[in-house]
Amino acid sequence: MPSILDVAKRAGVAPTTAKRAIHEPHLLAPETLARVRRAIEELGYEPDQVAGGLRRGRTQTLGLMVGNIIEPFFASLVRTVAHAAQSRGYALIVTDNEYDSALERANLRVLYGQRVSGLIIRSGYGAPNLDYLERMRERGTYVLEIDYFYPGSPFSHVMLDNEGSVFEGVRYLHALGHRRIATLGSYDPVYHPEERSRAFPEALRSVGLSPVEEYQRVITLIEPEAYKLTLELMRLPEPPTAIFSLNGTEAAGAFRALKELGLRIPEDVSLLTFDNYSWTALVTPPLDVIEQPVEEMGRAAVEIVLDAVEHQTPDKVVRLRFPGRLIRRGSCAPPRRP
Amino acid sequence: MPSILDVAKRAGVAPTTAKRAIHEPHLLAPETLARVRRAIEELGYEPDQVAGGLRRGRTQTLGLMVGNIIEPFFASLVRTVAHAAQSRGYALIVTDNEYDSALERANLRVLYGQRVSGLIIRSGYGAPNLDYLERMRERGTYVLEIDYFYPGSPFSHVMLDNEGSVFEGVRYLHALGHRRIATLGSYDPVYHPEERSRAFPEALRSVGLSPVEEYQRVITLIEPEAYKLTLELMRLPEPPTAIFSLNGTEAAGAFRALKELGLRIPEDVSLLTFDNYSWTALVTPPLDVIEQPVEEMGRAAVEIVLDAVEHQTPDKVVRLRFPGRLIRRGSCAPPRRP
DNA sequence: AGGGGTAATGGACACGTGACCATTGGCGCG
DNA sequence: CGCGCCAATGGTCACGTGTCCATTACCCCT
Repeated sequence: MPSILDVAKRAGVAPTTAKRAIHEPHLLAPETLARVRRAIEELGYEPDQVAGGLRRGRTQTLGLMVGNIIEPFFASLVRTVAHAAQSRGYALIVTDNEYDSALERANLRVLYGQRVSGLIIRSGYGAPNLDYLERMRERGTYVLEIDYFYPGSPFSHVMLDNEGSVFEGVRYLHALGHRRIATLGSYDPVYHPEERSRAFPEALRSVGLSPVEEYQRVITLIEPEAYKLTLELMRLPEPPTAIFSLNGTEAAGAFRALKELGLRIPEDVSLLTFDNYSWTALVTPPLDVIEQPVEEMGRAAVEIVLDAVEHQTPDKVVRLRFPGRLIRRGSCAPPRRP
Repeated sequence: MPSILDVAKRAGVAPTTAKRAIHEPHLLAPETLARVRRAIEELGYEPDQVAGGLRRGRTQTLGLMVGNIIEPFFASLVRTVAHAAQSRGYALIVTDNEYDSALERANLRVLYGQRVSGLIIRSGYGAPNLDYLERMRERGTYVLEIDYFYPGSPFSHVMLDNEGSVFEGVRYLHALGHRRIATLGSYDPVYHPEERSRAFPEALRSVGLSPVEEYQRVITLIEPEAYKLTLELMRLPEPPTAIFSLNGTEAAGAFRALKELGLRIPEDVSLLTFDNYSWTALVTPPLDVIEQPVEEMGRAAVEIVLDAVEHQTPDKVVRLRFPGRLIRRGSCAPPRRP
């Protein structure tokens, strides 16, 4: 475990000189620089980021907390963020909160203890952890929310244009002739007014439809709940002619339920969903989706965070919106005439 | 950013006493302990793991390098390992190598610089990085390979019973009456004799079949390659009657190709694959799969690594095999009589 | 020739913690 | 009553780095 002192000794220079070969090579005589570099090479020296982080007051580390790593949206986000961080010399600490703000708090403590320089977070549901995020910010961690942000949050965020995307989806279904459109939404009605669920009734009104209570129930963001809700929806006296799933995880449950009921898509019911998950193109019929530009969002998030960290502008707030993209594949069609 | 010194001052005790409230509370008088704990609470003190890591000589961090985070097998692994690490107070640094050993090396340097206490790695293909792993081990990082290990590797590993699973799959197809069984394998023929691809011809022989060269071609582990190979296989003068995909990513490509060719599963061709990915149950027909116990494997890996780290037994080598589980859903059937 | 500036190098110290050793006071026991 | 032990608390230093200040030698310019 060679340190910079070993490098200095081997190169026959003072420790300070050896350090300069790394951070300010232009200050060294070419010959000295070469000698130090050779010593680094021979010893396989790699700077200790732990010691450096301590002295510097901030680490070469980023935290990423997502809702659930297994969901392709987040898996893709983890991947993109990890790559972007790596390319700028940062390591990425990954956690998930399973959409639970209590678990989230426990994980935040770990990230706080690790003194991450930046935090990209998709908060869970329940009592908000804004206070804790605020404390991390005071301590020097730059915080950015992604995919969701607390109402009144002071932090930067990177979001999909949720409202626009919901409106586009509803307009699409309406234009096909659908008048009974149900949604699978998800939010905590107390703390988390999730944008897509909120936009849905407005979107209906914008095309002249009246929101129906039982067509817009909200559930926990897991597959089994969506499965169950879809069964219930289709067993209503007046079942919907189209289902608009507000995320890909719930779409899987909806699809399973529709298959099980023996309903044909899109003849008996149309299905539209957020998230262009790979399975949506493999099933029969392939699903119409609203794709999120996950990778662009992830790269943008890292850029905002690391720029603020490295340019020492902790108070800079950047808020971005990315458009969704509707991809038609054949799971939506005009409703049957009764 | 309160430190333990602030806590000590507030509690009116010496720093050493304050520290003991955290690590050796039994040494303190109950009243003193309570006073310190109150100070910790009031200040929201959280130990600085960076400073602690430096002093201690090892950090509260684990590294996890996987092939590609987007693949559900790895996403699930990341999730499980992150949870297991978190429950023992460790943070998890995640990277992927995109199956490329050069990229892997760059990422290993970052992990080395971060002084992770342990490393769980799924190596990529190309020139092995055994030398670098060896150096990390010498430096104090406990290394465990998962899902794959270098031949002759001195490290611990956690693996599927690949050979047994391939044999079971082949026996299953053979028992249904298949004699022309093709595989989608993946390995680097020079460096990476991947177990499943190697076991396949042996498994054929064990049921009395002769391996056919063009039925066992190996490709890069990505969906488009599997798609292309499947098209080629099914256009052979004597196409296979069953395809055995050695992982879930390739199965997606195979499925897409078969659909596109208009072939019916299982009437025209049977399809069996490793990995119980969620989409395999949603497509028509749902696929027969060999499920890997990913979560058990992940938890076992963390346990082995952290036990060795915390019990200071860096030379202890543990090697585990987990059985696969064949799940029949309807994508395999007896071949048609020609 | 002498002063000042600069290129090149060296030395000292603090970041916050954990490990180790030192000190104090009180009580039991012979 | 005095010795010794132990419970309880305090003090010191090193981990490896980054930052700031100090030192040396040489050259340029007037």
